[in-house]
Amino acid sequence: MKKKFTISTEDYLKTIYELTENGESASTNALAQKLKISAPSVTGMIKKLASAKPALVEYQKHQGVTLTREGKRAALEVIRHHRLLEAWLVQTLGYSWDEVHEEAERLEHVISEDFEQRIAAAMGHPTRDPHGELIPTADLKMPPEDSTPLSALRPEQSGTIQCVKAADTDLLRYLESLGLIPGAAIEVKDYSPFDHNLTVKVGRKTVVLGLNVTSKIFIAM
Amino acid sequence: MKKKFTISTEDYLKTIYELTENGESASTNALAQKLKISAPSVTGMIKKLASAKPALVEYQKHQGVTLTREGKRAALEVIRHHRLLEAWLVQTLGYSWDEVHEEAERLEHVISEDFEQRIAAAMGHPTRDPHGELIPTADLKMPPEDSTPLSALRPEQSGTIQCVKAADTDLLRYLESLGLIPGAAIEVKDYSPFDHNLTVKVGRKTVVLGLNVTSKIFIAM
DNA sequence: AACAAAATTTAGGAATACCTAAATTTTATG
DNA sequence: CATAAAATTTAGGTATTCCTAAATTTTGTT
Ligand SMILES: [Mn+2]
Ligand SMILES: [Mn+2]
Ligand SMILES: [Mn+2]
Ligand SMILES: [Mn+2]
Repeated sequence: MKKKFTISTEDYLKTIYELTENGESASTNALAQKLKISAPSVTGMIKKLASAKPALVEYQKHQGVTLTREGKRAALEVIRHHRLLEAWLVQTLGYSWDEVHEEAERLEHVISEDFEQRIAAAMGHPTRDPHGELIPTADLKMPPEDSTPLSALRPEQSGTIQCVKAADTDLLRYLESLGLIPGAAIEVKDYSPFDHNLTVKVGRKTVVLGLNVTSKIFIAM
Repeated sequence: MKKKFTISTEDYLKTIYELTENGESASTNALAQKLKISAPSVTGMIKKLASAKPALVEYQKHQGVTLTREGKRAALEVIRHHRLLEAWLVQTLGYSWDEVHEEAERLEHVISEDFEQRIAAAMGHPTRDPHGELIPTADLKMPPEDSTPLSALRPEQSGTIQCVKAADTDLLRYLESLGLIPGAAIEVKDYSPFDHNLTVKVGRKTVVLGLNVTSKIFIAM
């Protein structure tokens, strides 16, 4: 029953899931950029994924790809591994939230289902990773997420940071230094319509954040 | 400074180390058998390892291989990873000694030096893995081992089990059921010269062990 | 020493997953 | 709507690492 995929295949499926999850289309170029692989290589690979038996993606030339049932299953399996590993690295080995991504990126492909179960149980079956992102359940369903990007908030709106969708070490360290971490209460004070800057109060501090930052922070209200 | 090797390369170097460590020669066939790869594939690979810059093995046709300084370093790095991981899996995730090998076999190739240091520190820098095998030090020296194979002992000799050199799940479970684990005190009661069977007292039990078993158990006296 | 068996290497090939350069298709714009 | 720009695919390769079949070399035995 359990299919074994290559590391490449798993990274493609995971990336396709993450692109389409956010509403973006999983185009050749988008995949090439996220995976740091040339566009022609991506075309070749998605053809292979599309003609696998069973097919892992649906593909029509020049139209990008979507995951099939099988492809989505495989993607969620890898994402579950990744996020459980991140949580585990933070909780048991003292990694900080900006250090875990790279390590999990490699480990996610080699741990057994037994390992997955053991770390999940050891942590009491957490539902979110250190960045606040939802961990797919053991039966590979992604729980519903109800948060709003900070970039969509306007003055006088407030809430709590639910998750930060970023892997970049420097950005994560910067956000942490400002107290912009999951659980933090924030309130929008001002909005500049032309540059999309938001003035945000977090704790005692007030900071001005550009769209590059506000689009990656998700708020529960 | 740090070189990155492929998983295949690391498994070859580790296997060559383990064969030569025990005095056996790392012949094409021995490698093929241990790695479960065909003999022609092994010939091809050792040629590549020999012509790498810097060379990882010394190779003369029909004579097998030995590790160069560089090759030995790389082998010890992988072995350190493997044995630290085995210890970590047992101590923090409740794996038993017969379950850890497979998992460590895959993880050993993907963990960072940071991960290695963190688990070593978390365990208080252990010197032996769950099978009693020595863990190479952080500066990649293999500590000296002073144990004797049980197969070399004769009646009235006794000692303590230092390590069990085996990866086979069934054998390890069998040995554990007999109390033949590191730290156990044993005494040789009888020897059958023709079949090399040893009658050994361990705890309250007395068991007869063949060469297949006694050659894998190492005793400190 | 000659021959058979065993070990090893050579030859030829396959699968995976990348790449660059060039051609094609889609899309955006004046 | 024609054409330039952008996106995508096709064509042709490379690097790894594995395979089987056949040839060669070494080893062991009369
Ligand atoms: Mn990955
Ligand atoms: Mn994360
Ligand atoms: Mn391995
Ligand atoms: Mn071990």
